[in-house]
Amino acid sequence: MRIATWNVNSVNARLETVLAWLDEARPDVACFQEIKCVDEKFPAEPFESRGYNLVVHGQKSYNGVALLSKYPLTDVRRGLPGDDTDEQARYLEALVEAETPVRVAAIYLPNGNPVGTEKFAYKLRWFERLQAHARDLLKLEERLALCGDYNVIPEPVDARNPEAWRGDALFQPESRQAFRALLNLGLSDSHELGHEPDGTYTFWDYQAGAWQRDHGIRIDFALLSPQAADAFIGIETWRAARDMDKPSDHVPVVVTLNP
DNA sequence: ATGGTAGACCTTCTA
Repeated sequence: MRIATWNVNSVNARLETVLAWLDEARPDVACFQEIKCVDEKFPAEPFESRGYNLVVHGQKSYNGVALLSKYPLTDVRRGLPGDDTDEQARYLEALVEAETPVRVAAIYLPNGNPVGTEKFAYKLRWFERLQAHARDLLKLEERLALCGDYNVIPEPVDARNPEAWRGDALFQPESRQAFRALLNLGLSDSHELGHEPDGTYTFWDYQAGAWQRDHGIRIDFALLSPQAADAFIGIETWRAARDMDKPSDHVPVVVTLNP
């Protein structure tokens, strides 16, 4: 059972790149973030013809998340509980009906820049809602994978140049504490379970030659419940995807659980 | 040096 997470930065602009990677990696489940389109404009056909079931939670121009699965998807939840006025499409959850079912969420946490504005306050409120919902999900005591772009650099080791991120919302103490509090509910970062080396990054900015200089950060994670962590086999961070034609600024992360 | 790029979409916002 292989579960991928990838911020694709527009599924329509990136369609050929996304399909090329999907045909190579062939995950059973994929979580996409930043599809940047409404549900009706999601290019469903090429994914369905590859055998994927599809649920989409889209939005015009910005954000948007999707779940693909070779297994049936049930118990779908669109949007994060806790604020009925929140119109940003950043959370999608479903139960993957595999041999052993696993609940999977596609998460696109707010960026939060610039610090000191409503955007940063929204990020922290969103984090609190995610923590409350994760607490509820963990009570189910089932396999759970909370996958996505968390827009947080957890530790200095997760950035090539931590100094450059000192004033950024992704590296604020409040952001890092909120992420740590989420883990402390009892979730495991699959990066740690897999003992990936330092310098394993998942994002390089398009600007200023960040990729060429390897000025990356690790901000895309698959967080696992105890039941999922017990089934953990491995993690692959697809660094090579950053060198594809028309790359996303993020690369896919794939977690393997035993069947 | 406050630069640089990418996407949606229409002039500027988001990242």
